[in-house]
Amino acid sequence: MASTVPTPHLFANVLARVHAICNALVSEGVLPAGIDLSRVVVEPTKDASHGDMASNAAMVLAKEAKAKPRDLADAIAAKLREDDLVTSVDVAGPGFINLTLKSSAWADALRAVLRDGASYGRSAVGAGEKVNVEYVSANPTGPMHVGHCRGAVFGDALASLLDCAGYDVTREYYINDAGAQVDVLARSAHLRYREALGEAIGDIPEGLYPGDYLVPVGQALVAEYGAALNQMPEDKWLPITRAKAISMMMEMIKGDLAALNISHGVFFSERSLIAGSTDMVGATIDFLRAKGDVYEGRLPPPKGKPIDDYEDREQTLFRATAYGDDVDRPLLKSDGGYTYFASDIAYHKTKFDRGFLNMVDVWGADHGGYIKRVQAAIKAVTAGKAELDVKIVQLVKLLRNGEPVKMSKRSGDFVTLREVVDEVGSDAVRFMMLFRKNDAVLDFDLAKVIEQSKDNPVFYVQYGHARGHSIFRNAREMLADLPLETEARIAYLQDAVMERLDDIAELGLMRQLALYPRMIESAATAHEPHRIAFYLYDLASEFHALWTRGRDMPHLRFIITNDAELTKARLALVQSVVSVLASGLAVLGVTAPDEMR
RNA sequence: GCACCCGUAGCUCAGCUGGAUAGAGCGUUGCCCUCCGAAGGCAAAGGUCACACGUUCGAAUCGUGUCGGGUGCGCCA
Repeated sequence: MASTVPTPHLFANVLARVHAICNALVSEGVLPAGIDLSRVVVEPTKDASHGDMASNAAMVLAKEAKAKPRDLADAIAAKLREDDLVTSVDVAGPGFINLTLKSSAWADALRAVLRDGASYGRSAVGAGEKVNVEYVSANPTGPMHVGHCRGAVFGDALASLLDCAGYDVTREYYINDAGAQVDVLARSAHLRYREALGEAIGDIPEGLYPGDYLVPVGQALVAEYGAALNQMPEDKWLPITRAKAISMMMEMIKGDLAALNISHGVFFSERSLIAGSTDMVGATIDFLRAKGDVYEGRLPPPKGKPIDDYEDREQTLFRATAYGDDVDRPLLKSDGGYTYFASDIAYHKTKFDRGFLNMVDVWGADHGGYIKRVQAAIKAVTAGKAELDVKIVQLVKLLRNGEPVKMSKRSGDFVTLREVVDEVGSDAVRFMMLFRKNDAVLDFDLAKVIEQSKDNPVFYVQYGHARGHSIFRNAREMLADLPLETEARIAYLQDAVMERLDDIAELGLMRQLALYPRMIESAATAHEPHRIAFYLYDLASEFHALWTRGRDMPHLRFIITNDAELTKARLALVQSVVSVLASGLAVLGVTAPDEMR
């Protein structure tokens, strides 16, 4: 990916100037030395009558400076007025410093969008820090269903977003290939194996996976082993069948993910934790025991739902309560095997050992109760050096024209991810999954997301991009040498006289474009990719509105046949919109088409 | 019983880590659009931000409590 050194964007630039002024005030003795500037922000104003940007500097510094906010604001404003970027500075309300920028500042900002092209918006806030984003991690026991796809899309977009913000991102998938259910998978596959050998297997017994996606596994086992597996006792054929089934299921899952343009860099096998030369789970428990975080003890029975076969016994516990969890958690099952949690501690320890101090896990809503214990474990196992943010994605309600979609008969009980992607396309799935906060339940209407109308956000944003290209195509009737290829067109438009753009709607659009790098940074640090989706919707909305104004007011059209200079400036603006839409859609993993069909 | 998430316009939801008069889409109502650049435009109505205290210059946002909805609660993963 192209990553030229990002130039400080407009908001960061102004913030830096406010910081510099504060430091100057420190040396003048107006502000105390060592004052904390971290809460000072420069943000866009909500109301245009307040100017272009506002800073809260005076209000957040007043207390520590033992000054009145308004007085401090006046002092900062006086220095800001000398700045070559601003045309006017006002102090308003409780101590807001409102500034209006010179038109040249906006023109420069627009030139920056064009100059940086695809890398506009890329940021250095991540400073190359390694971050591990673990997502999907569906059990390798069948195809992916719709329930998986929100977490998959969310995790993938978050990873792209973090990459865009300058982090060194690893996309990881944890394969749960060590539990009892992969043994069930193995037995189910073995049944299909016998079927492939010609045996009549009848109905699939209760407790085994009935899905016909295991038929090819049975056939593959026959192709590879002939009838040999039938001569073996279960403890011999099971590991063979299991390994084959898991690897074929993982190939299927990777195919499902590929349909959504998702690919992971690392697939980490749970089994590998115990199957290697060293038992890493045991080693991790020993490690915690040596720290005094493991003990033998009893737990009170859980309140709420009664457990029939509850057995009050002494067990091996992790002292999770010492790290913020509500109760201590068992590490060994009654059969002596490791609990899933024990493996998970070891797994997250490997992330730490691989150099990740920054981890993100994406889980489904039903795992919310698991967060505290894993965070507790990470604190214990990394001595508090690593941080884990767990993002919970809520349920998706699948609808068609407002009616709930019935479960599919095929592939078990669920609508598969593949069915949905095949019906509405990857773009619609991805955008709509991200057009909502991750922790809010989402309605996904199969009929509405492919509608070609203003009411469909996917279409609306993509059409914004396509409309830009439509304008370029039309403009060639007037500017025959306008290049069709993006890079060349950007170069062609680079010397446009941006100062000609002075309509209020044009300035509004420039403002919106200037906001993009700031959006990337804040969305990345908050781990909230949905903000990008909403930002793009707003940007497209303003762009469409400007286009529409040209219908009634011809002088506002992008193409003004008797004024090549103005046309070129407006095309530069259109190009900037197109660039940012393309860049933002790329972060979300949604295509940016040149025309709608 | 405990923990976590959620509660914002009639509906579906944003609200940029505490900022100024809380926004958008749908729906409703009223105009415009029927020739310019395809998949409409403009405007209006609509809110005790669940409720109550608290923190401070300032709260939808932070804290405590209450109410309402969801999720989860040794040995499944």
